Amino acid sequence: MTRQNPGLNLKEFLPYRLSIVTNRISAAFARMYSEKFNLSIPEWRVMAVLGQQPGLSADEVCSETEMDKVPVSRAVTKLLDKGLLDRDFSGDDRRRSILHLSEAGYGMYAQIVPLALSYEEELKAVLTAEEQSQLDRLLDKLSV
Amino acid sequence: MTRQNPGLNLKEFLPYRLSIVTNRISAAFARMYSEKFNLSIPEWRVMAVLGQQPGLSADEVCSETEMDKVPVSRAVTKLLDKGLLDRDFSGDDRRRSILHLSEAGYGMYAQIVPLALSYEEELKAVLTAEEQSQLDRLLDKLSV
DNA sequence: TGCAATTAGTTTCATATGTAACTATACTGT
DNA sequence: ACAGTATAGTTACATATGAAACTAATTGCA
Repeated sequence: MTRQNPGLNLKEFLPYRLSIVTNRISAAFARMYSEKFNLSIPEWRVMAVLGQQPGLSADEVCSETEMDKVPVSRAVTKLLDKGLLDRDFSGDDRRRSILHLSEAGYGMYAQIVPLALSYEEELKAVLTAEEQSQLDRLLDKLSV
Repeated sequence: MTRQNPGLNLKEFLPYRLSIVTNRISAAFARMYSEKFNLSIPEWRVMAVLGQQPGLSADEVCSETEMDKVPVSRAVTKLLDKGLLDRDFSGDDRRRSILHLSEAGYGMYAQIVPLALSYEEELKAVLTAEEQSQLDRLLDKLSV
């Protein structure tokens, strides 16, 4: 059958290109912390945000990370089991959790952070300084 | 406890920013074709690549799309069931499939492509022409 | 030739994920 | 005060996913 191609070139299609690049980058980084520290992606995300903003509730973790509340709840449960997290509940509102990395959790976090930063450096190393700031700007504009 | 923050600011961490932006964009586009055409993400990806490169084998679809062979196999099965795909097997190597969109599949593809392109235009509309070419260049460089 | 190794694709199984239902707590308006 | 609604978080269920095992066909080479 002869068909005129309606003209979607996947390799040039922005959502597709973004997802290929992003998936490669995320998967490579996830391999690092899952192999060395046995953390799932949601677990690492929860730790990452709590390392920076201690005392968030599960709900705040959701909005900070754009994760669904179910994976957050499950990641919190696992991290509590592993002793990487401490949980209190707010006196004001006893539904509301108050989450902190435990001593052990913070120790792990402090080991992962340099790996994360050096991985990021490695990525950025293919770009010039100007390209790096272009990338920042573009991601900001696309984040609306 | 007093802790010195080892300094991973998630909101500035490149893999994190990329994944937030990409996930939003992919999810919004996936909503379009899943609601209107009842396609899963892997199904759409298989159709998209076959619309452009008819006659690929399942294995070639894997490498083109960077998908695992299991989701590809399942997507192909579903698309065959739905009558959106035709499958032959190579005479040279009878393990090898030869995949084409069917008439119905091509019709659906031809409806989705304009949606995809207009969605892409909408995304790009927040960028100047120069920023658009910067983005192309940056994605290329990050794709190594 | 013929048998081991490779490859394309499918299936199985164990795990991950999201939607919807649920529990417990807190807020609102009368 | 209290009935109705909203919110934080968990659980149940149905579906999605990938690693590994499997089947069938092909290739390599002794």
